[in-house]
Amino acid sequence: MKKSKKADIVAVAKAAKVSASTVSRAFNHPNLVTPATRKRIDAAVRRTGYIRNRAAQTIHGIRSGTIGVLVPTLDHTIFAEVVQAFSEAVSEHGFTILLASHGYDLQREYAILRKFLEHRVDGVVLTGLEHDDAVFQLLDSQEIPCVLMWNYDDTTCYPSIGADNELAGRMIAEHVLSLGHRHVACMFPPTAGNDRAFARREIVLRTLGNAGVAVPPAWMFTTVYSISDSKRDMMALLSQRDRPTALICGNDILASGALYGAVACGIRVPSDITVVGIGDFKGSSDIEPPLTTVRLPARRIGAETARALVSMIIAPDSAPQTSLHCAPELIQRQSSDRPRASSMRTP
Amino acid sequence: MKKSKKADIVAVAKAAKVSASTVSRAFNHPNLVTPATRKRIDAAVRRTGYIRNRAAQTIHGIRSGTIGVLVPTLDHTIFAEVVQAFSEAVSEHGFTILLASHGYDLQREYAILRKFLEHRVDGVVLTGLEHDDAVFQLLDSQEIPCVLMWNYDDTTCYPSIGADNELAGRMIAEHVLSLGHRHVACMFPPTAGNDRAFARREIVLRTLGNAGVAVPPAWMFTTVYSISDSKRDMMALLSQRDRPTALICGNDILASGALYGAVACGIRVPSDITVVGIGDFKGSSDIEPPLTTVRLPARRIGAETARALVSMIIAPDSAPQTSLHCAPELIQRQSSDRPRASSMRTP
DNA sequence: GTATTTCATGAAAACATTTGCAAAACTATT
DNA sequence: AATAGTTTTGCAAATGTTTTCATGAAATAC
Repeated sequence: MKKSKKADIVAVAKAAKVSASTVSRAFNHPNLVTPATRKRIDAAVRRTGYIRNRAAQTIHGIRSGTIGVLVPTLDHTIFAEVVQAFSEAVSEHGFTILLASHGYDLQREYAILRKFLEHRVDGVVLTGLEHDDAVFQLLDSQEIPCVLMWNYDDTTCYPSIGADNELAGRMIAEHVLSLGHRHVACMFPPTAGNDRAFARREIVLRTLGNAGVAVPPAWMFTTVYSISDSKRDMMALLSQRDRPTALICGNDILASGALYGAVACGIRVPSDITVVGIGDFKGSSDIEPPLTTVRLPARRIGAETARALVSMIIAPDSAPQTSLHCAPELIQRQSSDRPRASSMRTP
Repeated sequence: MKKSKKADIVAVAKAAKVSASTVSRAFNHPNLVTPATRKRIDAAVRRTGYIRNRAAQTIHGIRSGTIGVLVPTLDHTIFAEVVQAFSEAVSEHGFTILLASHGYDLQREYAILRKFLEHRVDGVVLTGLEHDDAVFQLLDSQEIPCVLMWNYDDTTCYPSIGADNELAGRMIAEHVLSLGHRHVACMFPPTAGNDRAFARREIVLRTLGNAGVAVPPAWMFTTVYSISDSKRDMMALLSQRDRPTALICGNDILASGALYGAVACGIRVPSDITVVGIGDFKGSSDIEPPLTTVRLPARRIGAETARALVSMIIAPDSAPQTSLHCAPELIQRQSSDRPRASSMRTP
């Protein structure tokens, strides 16, 4: 029962009176070793408190069993959810995730990717489609499996698995239009380093524009991802002389804050104003009034990304992995309705 | 510019016309190598696309630069927030985190810890105080730095950094009592494998009991961590013939759902019923009405845990790290008030 | 009872790096 | 110009594992 220095494979071998090779085999090809010796080895392992050293395995070209996951931040519930689903799915195959966040800084993203590669991750997950060229070059040169998670776009050089954000934006804009709204405000997060938000905003404005609905600057908010800020901006919007009949928010967090802002101003949703979001986050279905939104299936995206990446890792020669569209879905709840005649004003 | 096979240190050495040792030194002890050769090596590194192999370093006893972080789940915003803060703080010191979740299954926790150790993490973070004995034994035998994050308790064998949950529970119960409530309902999450929730519930009931307030079984809900479920349970509570004047929820998610349930039933908060939570999650300050709660400082806990663990790793001989209490704080907002005379009934 | 096949095991090389030691190459001093 | 001192570099051993190949033992076939 000596554990003076940490036990290595030869310590185990000595304790079991076999060679190191046999111990190694007992782990990696148990069927190549006699049940009797296997038992002796098992006992020795327990006795010495031996724990295999993956670092030593990895330098033989054996997989490290780690996958690098790079997200902008975990503070947004939706990414936490994706990561959770992903992590659950890959851990079933024995992989552990190396997680890091870059805070929407594409330079940091590159640095983190390098660190991942130093750790010899078996695969990489990036969030979104937009990344520094250097990132893609690095990925190419290392020939490492990679999936772009969260967004879908079939023109990317690496498989992308996620929802089509343009579609999501169009869906929610069309919903608002179909209810008859012509006076529409928008609240979107800052778009620097965030292709998702950018795509959504563009398509929403375009869809509205195509229908002849222009969003005046005073009704166009750029609001950081935070309930407090969106509540504040909503209250500012509602205190304007002219009010829109509908507000389209870039995500459900902003929409939630807007709902609170409406309550705080004594404005009723949806009878006085329609509020919609994008995302269908946890809680969006239960907030009062329940939020009309477009569901981006986070758990499904995480799980599908896991499935795809794992198969790229363990069967690299099989059919090359392709992108997968996890379709967004309009979820119509009680926060949206037709505009009331009385609330129609000219801006 | 050959990259037929991935470049290793000797490929770089060859390209720079030096020995492998010199390349190694250029990385690890740059001052021991002439600026001129350093420059040649730099160029060779770039030319070959070399990326250092941490696995090979690690088997020399050099730190792996990874920290294992084990949480119950990332689906609860509060844990995501703690992990985010932790990850930011340790990455400044060059560490990357290995993240895994056990879903409140203490057996899985042990298995994951083993896997972390196979990867030769430099330190480990566990969530909460309660863990399988085997976990602590393993930690002991491997003599690996470890911090128990999230809860505080000065009697634990490893440093714990977090909030005192008993205190938080007592604070919120005392607040409700101090407002004059005598008819109190409770809604807590299931406590299996979750010492936080258990401690909170116990202390809340005890504090109420000491003040002569008993919670009847019909007002005692065990509700899974979900807005929908708590909304449902709240609506069930409010449809009972006898209604409490206050509801204490085990966390802010449950409290949020309860608030929505109240709105859905047309019951006003706080005039008809007081609702309070524990946690002060994102959004709790902006929900309508803003939620009275006890703040558990997640970001601070994450950052302090990082600080402590990093110092245990890079300076193991300095003063042994001790626990740190990140004190909870009563945040009084508008969801709590004195009971109205008219709403006082005998249960 | 011998020859052949199968099977379990061990020895040694390989993996990518670091490091102690010694040799070589410079500087400075006389 | 020779010596001593210092700095820079390379060689070789070491790290913990896997794997190829070889060896010897047991099992099967004749």
